[in-house]
Amino acid sequence: MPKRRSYKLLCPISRALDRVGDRWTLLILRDLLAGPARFSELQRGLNGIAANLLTDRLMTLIEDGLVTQQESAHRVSVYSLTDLGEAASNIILELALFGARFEPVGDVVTPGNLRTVATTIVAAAKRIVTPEMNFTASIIVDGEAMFLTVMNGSARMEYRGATDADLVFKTNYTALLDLIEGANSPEEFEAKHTQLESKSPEKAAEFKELLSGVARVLRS
Amino acid sequence: MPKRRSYKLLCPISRALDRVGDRWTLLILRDLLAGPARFSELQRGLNGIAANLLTDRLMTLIEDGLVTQQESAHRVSVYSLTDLGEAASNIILELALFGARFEPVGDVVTPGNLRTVATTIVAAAKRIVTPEMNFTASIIVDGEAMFLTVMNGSARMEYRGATDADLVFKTNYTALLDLIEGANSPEEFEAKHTQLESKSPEKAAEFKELLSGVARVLRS
DNA sequence: CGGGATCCGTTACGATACTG
DNA sequence: CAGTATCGTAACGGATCCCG
Repeated sequence: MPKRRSYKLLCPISRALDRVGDRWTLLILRDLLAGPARFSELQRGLNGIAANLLTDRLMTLIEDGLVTQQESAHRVSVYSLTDLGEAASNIILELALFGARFEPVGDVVTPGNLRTVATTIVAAAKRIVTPEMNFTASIIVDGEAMFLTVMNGSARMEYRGATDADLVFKTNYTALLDLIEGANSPEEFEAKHTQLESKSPEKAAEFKELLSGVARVLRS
Repeated sequence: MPKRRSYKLLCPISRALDRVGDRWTLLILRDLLAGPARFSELQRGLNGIAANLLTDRLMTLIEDGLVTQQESAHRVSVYSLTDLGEAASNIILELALFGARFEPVGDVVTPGNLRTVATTIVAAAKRIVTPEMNFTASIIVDGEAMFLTVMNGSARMEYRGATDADLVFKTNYTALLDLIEGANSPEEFEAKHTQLESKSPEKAAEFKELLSGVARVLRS
């Protein structure tokens, strides 16, 4: 049972940080934004977090009502965001936009799974989707599948496969990160590392537009 | 010289947290959003922060280019946000909106100055200002003065007095916090704790509209 | 007195090892 | 696989001192 440290200030910003201000907490929420996850999956994505800290943070998040734990078959726990936890997504989004202003340093490691980049993409996408855009995309990166839904001016990403998407987009992880981080222009990215299949040219065009918009947002 | 702890993850969200994720850092930025401040002023507002931690955080923020330190007369240092530091305001705003979802706990202390409530008000105000609103307000709370500028669909708050405002609004701290925290309805607040002087009834009406809008946003 | 620096006890973090 | 237990290290937090 983790002991609580609080700023004890009568101020909503302090209250928010009392819930999500601890080290790793916002990164855990970030990864859960891409859909429910198991303990080991979170640990892999958060490259380097100690198991006891992850336990600590998850318990606190559950206590505060941001996360729920479901025991599924074979005694495996699955953690997912509550509505309250989802409400933290705007914080994550602003952190992504702010962090994009800084150069990546050399001494970094690529995350252990796609959750972080999924959340970053959808965060940026939310800024530029128009009500006219309407498609679903199956994004497959080195075998990992994500499912993107764009409709009614909103964008949502889930960490799962799908067979009924409007289009299938295949690429590899480093190329996708380069796009996010700005090492590749959207055109270079598209030309070199992309495999896009769609029955509808219009939806393919919408998807490309979204992707270059994402890159633009993350560089502004 | 503080040693740096980094998540070392190739992800903009992690990079953001490497800059502003340490304890107290976002609260320092929050207070600086209300205008330049001296060391002791920050320490008073951040009720309870140790001097060495404040030094630590300020030095790191300066290193990262979010804050500048100006030596003014009599060797007093004044800290202010750079443009990059200002860019963190959206993060603060979202934290305020998220934190407003939680009940204030009993064991809290009121901040040592008005900076935190100033930032919270303007954060909420940004969400609801319309391009038609246009006024400046001198807000005086228990002797402390803030200056609010609303124009072109934006809202800005400075922590200073002014003589040329369109209207002068006087109240007391606890009543203002009650409004923010939801203990008072806007109507109760206005009836009981307010003193509003303005030569222009239209601008006074705009101000009241803004204030009740702020309360609404913080409760949504 | 304001702006720190130094010291030191306490708490949290982080790595590894271990258990059901 | 999903955590617990242990333990060294680093950060926090309170106090005191220092210097202009």
